Amino acid sequence: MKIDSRHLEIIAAIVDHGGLTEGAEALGKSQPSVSRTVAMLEARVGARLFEKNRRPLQPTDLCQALAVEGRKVLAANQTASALVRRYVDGKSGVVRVGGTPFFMDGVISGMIAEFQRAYPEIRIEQSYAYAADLSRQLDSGALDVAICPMDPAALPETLEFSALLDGRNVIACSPTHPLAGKPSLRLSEIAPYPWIAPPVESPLYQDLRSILAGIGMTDFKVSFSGGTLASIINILTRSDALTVLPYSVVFMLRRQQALAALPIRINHPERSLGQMWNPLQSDRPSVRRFRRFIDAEFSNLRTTIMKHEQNTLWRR
Amino acid sequence: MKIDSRHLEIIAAIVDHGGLTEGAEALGKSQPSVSRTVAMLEARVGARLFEKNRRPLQPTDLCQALAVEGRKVLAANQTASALVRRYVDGKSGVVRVGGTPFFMDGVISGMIAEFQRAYPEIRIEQSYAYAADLSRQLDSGALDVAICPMDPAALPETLEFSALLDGRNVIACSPTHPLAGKPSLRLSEIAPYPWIAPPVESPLYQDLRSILAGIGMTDFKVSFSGGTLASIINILTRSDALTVLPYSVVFMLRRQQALAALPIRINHPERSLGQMWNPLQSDRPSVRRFRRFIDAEFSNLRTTIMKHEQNTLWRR
DNA sequence: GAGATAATATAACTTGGGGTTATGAAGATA
DNA sequence: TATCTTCATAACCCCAAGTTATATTATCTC
Repeated sequence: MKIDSRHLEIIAAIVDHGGLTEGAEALGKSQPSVSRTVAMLEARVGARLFEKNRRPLQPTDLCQALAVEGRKVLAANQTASALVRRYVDGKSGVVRVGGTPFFMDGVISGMIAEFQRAYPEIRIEQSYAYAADLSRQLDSGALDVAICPMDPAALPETLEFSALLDGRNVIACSPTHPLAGKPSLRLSEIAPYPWIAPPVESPLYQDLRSILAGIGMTDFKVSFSGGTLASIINILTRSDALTVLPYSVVFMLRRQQALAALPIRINHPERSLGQMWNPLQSDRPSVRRFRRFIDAEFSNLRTTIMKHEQNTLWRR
Repeated sequence: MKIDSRHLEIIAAIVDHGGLTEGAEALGKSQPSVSRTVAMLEARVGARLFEKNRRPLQPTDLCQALAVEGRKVLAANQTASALVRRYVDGKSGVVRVGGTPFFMDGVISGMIAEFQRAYPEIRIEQSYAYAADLSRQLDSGALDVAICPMDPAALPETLEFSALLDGRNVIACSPTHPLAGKPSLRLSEIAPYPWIAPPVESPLYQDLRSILAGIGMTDFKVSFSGGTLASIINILTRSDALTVLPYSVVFMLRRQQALAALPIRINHPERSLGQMWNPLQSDRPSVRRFRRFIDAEFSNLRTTIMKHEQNTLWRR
């Protein structure tokens, strides 16, 4: 004897609200509807559910027992509804975000921390890759958002990109470096120092090469390579090495006094840091919320950077 | 966002059985049916429930969460189904049984004990009354079965009656009574002894009167009245009083050696002990089972009585 | 990579449960 | 007894969900 779960809900509603009319109202249905449903159920199980001809409707023992189960169904249903509601509101779910290592570690991870404080039920699955891989993963649907430097002209047709910051890179060194703090520098002055090289797949690597080509150095000394941002900072602060990093990364770390940027303008291709996504993939509410959050965070970051640069200009 | 409980069941079935086809089979539905139901659900909530284009169907996080609720619904449903099954099998429910006090206490209560050992989930609501009241209560639906002495000719039209034993009464006394054990007695011999009178509404009271009228006693000494069987037995065993009881009651108490029956045949109207019920009332499975059980018990009792009487005859 | 295989999705159709409103019937109450 | 409230019935409609048949497609295998 299979019982329809909805019938259990109806029974529970009637019993708990003390009447057919009230139960129907609680369920958002009309009174005749639940009346007939009860009648059909009684016919099917071949047993009364409510005492006959009693006007404050009086549930049978069997009915009481079924109402207990009906309450469980109602409860499960309510939590399910809440789950769905939170999901479509973008307050739960998963976001798979990938990005270039230094940028993720230096800038985005902090924003993710803020995001998760606001939306603790959204799980973030982070991964590292460079632009080409990120594009592929977006195409295949393995990733929801990529955050990386990108030349808008080189953007794959299938993807969309929204710029967040200009992709300016700087030469970074320890705050205690002999060159740090000098108001201006010639490129030739940096020649003696060893370099920490970014991974060869990184666009930073190309930037490093072009810088050194600009001062006539085709052969340069690499003292360390292959580390993540945390390693590089440790190496930098304990040596006179130099490296190339996105300006935003150096900016975010200014509070820790861990890095300094040399006042040398580096040429770099037309490139912006931004987020990239696949418009063909259904964007889940959680992903949409994440993207908007990142937009907002970068909007704040841009104004912070602007104010900071005005201050440093005034101080000069 | 209200979710249909059946949809939760379907989700749980698919997730737990590792596929749409298997899930459909487990639910006893066709594969296309649940396929489309899932599609409609996905459209309604605006979210994937299963990863797209993956062939071992892979549930989304949201789907997993909903499946948890779905399992609760399925569980509630199963217990509800079991409840109904037990009910229609007559293995749970209520039986409201009424009867004349001495007969209920002396005979029926033991059978009820047996019944409840066999069907512990059936609740028995017992009450005491005499034939007229019992009939009324059966008519009004306040009672499922009545067990009492009844002249089939006097049966109300609306009720049915099935005889279980003949309604023979006997004069009962203590086993230590001066008259006990005598092979034969004259009515006049019982004249000196005091009487324990049954309630005036009881048919036994009329029987007592007719007995005493038969020996010319219109005025008789009543030493005790108004007690239940337990009281009467206590009084009888501690005195030389006599009383009138159904033979079956005395018979059932033979093991305890609490009562003896005097070998005097009492005239009584055409009357049988039996059960009475209202055929217009829907007979619940539990009631049906109870009636059949009582029938069977009395069938056994009749043969036991028969054998017993043969033995006592032989011993004479 | 082409074909085989198995699972899922779609199509087309039917049905019945359950939604509605209007109204009747019956306890409860005064 | 009259009235009120509540439940039951009637008549209608519609769509979710059932069915079978068939197309698609992901994965496996060679």
